[in-house]
Amino acid sequence: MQTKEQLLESKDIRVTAMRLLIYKFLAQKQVAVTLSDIENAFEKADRTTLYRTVKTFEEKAIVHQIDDGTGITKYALCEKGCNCEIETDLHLHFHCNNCNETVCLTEHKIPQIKVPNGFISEDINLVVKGICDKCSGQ
Amino acid sequence: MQTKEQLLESKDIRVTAMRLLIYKFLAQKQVAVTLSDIENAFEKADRTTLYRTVKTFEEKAIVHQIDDGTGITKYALCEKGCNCEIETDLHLHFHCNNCNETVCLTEHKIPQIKVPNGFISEDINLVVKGICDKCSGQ
DNA sequence: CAATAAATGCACTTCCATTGCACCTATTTT
DNA sequence: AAAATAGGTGCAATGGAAGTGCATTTATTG
Ligand SMILES: [Mn+2]
Ligand SMILES: [Mn+2]
Ligand SMILES: [Zn+2]
Ligand SMILES: [Zn+2]
Repeated sequence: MQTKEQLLESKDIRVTAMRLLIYKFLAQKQVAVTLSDIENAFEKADRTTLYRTVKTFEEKAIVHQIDDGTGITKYALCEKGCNCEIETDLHLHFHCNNCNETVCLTEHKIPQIKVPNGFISEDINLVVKGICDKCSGQ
Repeated sequence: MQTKEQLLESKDIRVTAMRLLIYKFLAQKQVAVTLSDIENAFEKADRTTLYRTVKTFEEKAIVHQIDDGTGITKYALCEKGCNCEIETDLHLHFHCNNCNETVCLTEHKIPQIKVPNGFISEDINLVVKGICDKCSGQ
């Protein structure tokens, strides 16, 4: 088992106090977060630093971006061994219309989607909107 | 066969010169358009008018909004008899990474998507990204 | 024709994303 | 260890898209 520091280093990300904090924040979250969420959690830090940290995480593929249709970009840590880039490894996202939270359904891979002749599929974004398990009370 | 004027009236949309022009513009387009696209097509008209016209069209369900992940909202006319609101009638959208255009694949309905217990699906957005038929040269 | 309602235009605002540049901090080189 | 370099952080400013309040114009109704 590697420490969080080791994980960052293994991904070629220099470890700084800030980065470690942000990483831990993301790791502890069960839902996708916006930049504002991170801002609120780290009021002492500058917006830009948070922005660029998440960008770096994204480039180094330890975080993936989520467009859930709210117009605000959200982020979530990749699962270990996740291959976000590979089309066959894409999971779907669920956005709750009630609590407004978005979660990764990493167990739910996106099914094979047929496209018409001549079209070449490279990437798929599938977002289901509705009521989440916490809000449905079931 | 009804005229475009009659179609608008049947949907409870007052016919104005501007609305008719915008409707015709959308009808003639084979791809989803942004507000900027409409702006460029009607430079004499005010942005707000175009914005509110499209909003009206959307409310009256002759246009549907498309979030293709580019961060810019796009719009396209609904097919006749289309029921965008009904989950079973949702079609998928294709965004070309090459020409940057987005098209409705109205023939390609979104398949049934399983969500975990407790989650209730109300709406689905499915966008496939890749190379379109025009760009793939096939 | 007067009264009313709806559509349009202008100006302004908000919100998120992004960048340039200066400064600080860590790492590497001499 | 000191100097040089690269990378990280903070501040300020920008840009784009979306949305709103209000005045004016245009259409509808009685
Ligand atoms: Mn995810
Ligand atoms: Mn469509
Ligand atoms: Zn919820
Ligand atoms: Zn194309």
